[in-house]
Amino acid sequence: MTTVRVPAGWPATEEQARAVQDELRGRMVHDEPGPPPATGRVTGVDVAYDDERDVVAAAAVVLDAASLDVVAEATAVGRISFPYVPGLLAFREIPTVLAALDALPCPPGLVVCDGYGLAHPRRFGLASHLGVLTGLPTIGVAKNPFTFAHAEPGRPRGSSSPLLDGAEEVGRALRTRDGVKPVFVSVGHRVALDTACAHVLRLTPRYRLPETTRRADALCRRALRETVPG
DNA sequence: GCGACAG
DNA sequence: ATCTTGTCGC
Repeated sequence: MTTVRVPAGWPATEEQARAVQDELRGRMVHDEPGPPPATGRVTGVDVAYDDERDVVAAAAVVLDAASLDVVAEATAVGRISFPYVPGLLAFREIPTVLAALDALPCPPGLVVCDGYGLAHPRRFGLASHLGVLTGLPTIGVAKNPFTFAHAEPGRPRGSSSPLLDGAEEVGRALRTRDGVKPVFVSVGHRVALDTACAHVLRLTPRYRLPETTRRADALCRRALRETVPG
């Protein structure tokens, strides 16, 4: 497991962080369909915190997209790089997530993030940010609504309703289990929304949350537990 | 001004 | 995110 410090020049204030988002937003690519579902590899990334000890642990878990078998995993720990501020989540998670991705022995393929991409107050959530910094195709899958309102999707798995900013669809509330609270899907970088939703459905054969998210969540929590002070 | 607010 | 026990249901 690798250890990371907060990068030099990392934003220290909310104002600086918003300026970074405004600058990087223009580098998002939204005219690619993205990797087809059930082919290649799909990687889940997630982070766990211990604010008391100022420690953050990140995990990246690579799955075979067809079988959903784990083919590789990596973790990293670091210092907390930013407070939690809604809309600025990326600044809290990204340094350690990048270290975990760098520690993987193979290319990650599509990266599935916890949170939002395009469906963000400044159109540049965690998934978009991670995509722009790595050049990888990314999507965001959030467990809770954030900026945009949505209608209740139909009851069956696969039903969805748009997250609308005026007439523009910036994401989708997607039902992954019959009658269970939907997840909130948005594109990050180099993936189309239809492709993103198709991946999420492939990644949820049994539970509400994608296998990528579940695996990464379990691994980063374990990494945090096993991180000894000092 | 007040409340709500990804993780 | 994290703090936390039992409990209802498949």
